[in-house]
Amino acid sequence: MLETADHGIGTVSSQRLAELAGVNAAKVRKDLSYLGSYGTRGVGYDVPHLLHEISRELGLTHDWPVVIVGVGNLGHALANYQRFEARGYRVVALVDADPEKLGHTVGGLVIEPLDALPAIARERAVAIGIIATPAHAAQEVADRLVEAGITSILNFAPTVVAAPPEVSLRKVDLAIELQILSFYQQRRDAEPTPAPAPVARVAR
Amino acid sequence: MLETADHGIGTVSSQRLAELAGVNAAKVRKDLSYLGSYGTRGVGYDVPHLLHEISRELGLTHDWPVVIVGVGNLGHALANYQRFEARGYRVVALVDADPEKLGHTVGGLVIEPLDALPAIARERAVAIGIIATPAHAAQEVADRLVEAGITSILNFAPTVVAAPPEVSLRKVDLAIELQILSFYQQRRDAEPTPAPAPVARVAR
DNA sequence: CCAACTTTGAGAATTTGTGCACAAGGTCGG
DNA sequence: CCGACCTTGTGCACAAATTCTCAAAGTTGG
Repeated sequence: MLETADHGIGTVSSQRLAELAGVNAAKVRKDLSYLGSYGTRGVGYDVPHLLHEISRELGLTHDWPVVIVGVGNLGHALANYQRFEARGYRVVALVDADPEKLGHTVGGLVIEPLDALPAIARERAVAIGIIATPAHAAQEVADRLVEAGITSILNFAPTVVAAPPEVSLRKVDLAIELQILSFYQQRRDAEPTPAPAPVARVAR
Repeated sequence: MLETADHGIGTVSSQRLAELAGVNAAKVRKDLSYLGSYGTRGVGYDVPHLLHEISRELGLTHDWPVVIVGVGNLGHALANYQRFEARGYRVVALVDADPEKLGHTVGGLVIEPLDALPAIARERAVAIGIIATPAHAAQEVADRLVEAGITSILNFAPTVVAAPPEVSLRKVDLAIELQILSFYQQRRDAEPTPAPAPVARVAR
């Protein structure tokens, strides 16, 4: 209750963390115990130290060079997304297949051709490739990224792409979050049965 | 093995679905049983029917009007994201606080001022509000959306925003997926112990 | 230095999730 | 109309995750 202003500026208890995260205190302690025993009984966890250990375990102390393929609206947005830089993800190259776009500058980076991928990956030690192209180009781009030796790929294109098993590939579908929201909304609309919530207004 | 070309154009077994999804067949059946008993023993599930039941349960048979607040790079990208339309999410309005942007057209929609939110929400029966503004404006926008009577909010801004408990609020952090990828990458780099995989090249 | 209080770390108990196995229902060729 | 075969739906067992509980370690004030 005294927050950081009082007895210990730099410590926090599992109890407090649990409240902030909306989970059980025991779970917080169990999860943190994975990192090792960094808490002090009767005191709590040293915040700066905890932050450092978490960052290290998560790989946030590294610098991860990223290449973005496809500089349309989404590629633009990602290239300028501040949070990437803040967490050690450095966009080191922008690539696009459209000859019209080559040479243009976005966020301080010149757009380069797809054929330059192998050289870019090698010279700039690219760790992660982001696919931000239209659906029809995604597989081709994925193949190129793999050929260039990139082993982690994040796919924003609205299609499923295949990659060899030794490559980590994740897909981001922006519509899924909308589906989750509308799923809950539908449930709220359908069940005014449970007494408490007098929902303000209903869409449709 | 015969796919849709042969005996039953419109049915699929839990076995096949499990292969496609990379999970256990029993799990598929258990999950689908949640919808009711729509399978036929000895045959499988009727694909069109199954699709319909899933869509209905997920709320995909509805039309969900969406308003996007903040028409920067990300707002642009979202306004043009094809997959939204394909799943019943119809962007019915674009809103921005910047007077410079008002009146401009993006993807067939005119950018409107923040003050127009209540009227837009009411007249176009908006079900979901998307926040695509910079971090500093996110809370203000969330408040406005709530005031306008919108009960489902999707936040793309890189900050945590608060909303009343009766409002569904979800946050999309594009950097989290990168963190997951780099976490795995770090593990692969650290443990060349397990015999099989001779990883091609290693970043950093 | 002690007594009252706090908080971690970990074993035990409980809940939740996943996979297996099989009876029941249904198809198909003859 | 029958027998061989296929696939669902579900009970059961096991595995994993979460929560409960408490001894041990540490702090603080006098």
